[in-house]
Amino acid sequence: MASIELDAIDKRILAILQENGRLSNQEIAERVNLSPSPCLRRIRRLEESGVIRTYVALLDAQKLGLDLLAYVNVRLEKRGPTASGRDGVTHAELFRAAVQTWPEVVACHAMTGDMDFLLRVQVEDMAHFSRFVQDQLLHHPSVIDVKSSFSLQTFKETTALPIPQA
Amino acid sequence: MASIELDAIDKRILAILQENGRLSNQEIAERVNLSPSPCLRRIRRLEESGVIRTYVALLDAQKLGLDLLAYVNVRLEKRGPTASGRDGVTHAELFRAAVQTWPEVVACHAMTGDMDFLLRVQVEDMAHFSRFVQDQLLHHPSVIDVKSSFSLQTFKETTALPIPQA
DNA sequence: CGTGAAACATTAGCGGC
DNA sequence: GCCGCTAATGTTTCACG
Repeated sequence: MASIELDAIDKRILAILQENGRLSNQEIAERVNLSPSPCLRRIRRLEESGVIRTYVALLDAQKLGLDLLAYVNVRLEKRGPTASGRDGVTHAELFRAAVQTWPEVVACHAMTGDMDFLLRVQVEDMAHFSRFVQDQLLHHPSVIDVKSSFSLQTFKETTALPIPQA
Repeated sequence: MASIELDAIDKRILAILQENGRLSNQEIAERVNLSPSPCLRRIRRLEESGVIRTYVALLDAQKLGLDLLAYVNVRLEKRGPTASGRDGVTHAELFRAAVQTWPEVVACHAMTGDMDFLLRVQVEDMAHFSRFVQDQLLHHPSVIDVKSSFSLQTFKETTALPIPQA
């Protein structure tokens, strides 16, 4: 995971692209005072090295009717049989596999502290959330306990990472 | 915030674009069995109605040297002078304004529960995090208390929202 | 909704600093 | 090494059927 060498121009390109991923190469070249070809070569290099992971469209959750954002702390069983039939499969592995199949879970981290996982869950309303917790989360054999908090208002929400100066 | 009317094709277009925001209109048209022009008209309509908020490049935090992801719960002063000189400015408003200026804070929500705000903080390492908490967060006059948890591992992380079927 | 043509963007090869 | 020019190719976009 050795950090790729990035000069000042690379960083400006990254800063531009994480604000607007649809700018044409020409436009970007102009903004960083380069002609189109070296600019494109730099962008391709950033893509191939994986510094740029992907390009996406960001949708408006409210306009899609997704009015409820919850953060859910989950505690898991640590020992005992996993009911998977197979040995050597941990509860954590089972749970992580389940998470991948739940589209309403948009993020899942293993965390420090007394809860094991933190989930970010995006749903239409409290009825949907309640159903998700009952039918999916608590229904999962590895889950011991869940604690939910709800977003009242979002004041900042960006995919733009702070690019280190050094 | 009346949800725009979306038919099945619109939803397929959205699903495609939130996975890959750089596909050419031609490619998208092909995948939804439309010719390029009506497909482009639909995309423009989705952009203008705000369902598509923006297009961005997603960067790799680790390749940028951002190896520490923290979730920070913050509790604020609720009453008393804000030291802003102006009356009628709440502690919450002051804090929210400060958050906008901190690039390491990539998300900030007002939350239910006994903490007021949840921050997602992306930094290089624990030394940087420590400095951020001491010099920015705890230094802020409205902040009473902070509790931090750290991501040990990320199992899911997507900007793709679950598009409701109805 | 689809066709076609003009405008525009991307990209590979090559020469120069 | 990295930059910039040129020219061929591909894509977007819009007026019109």
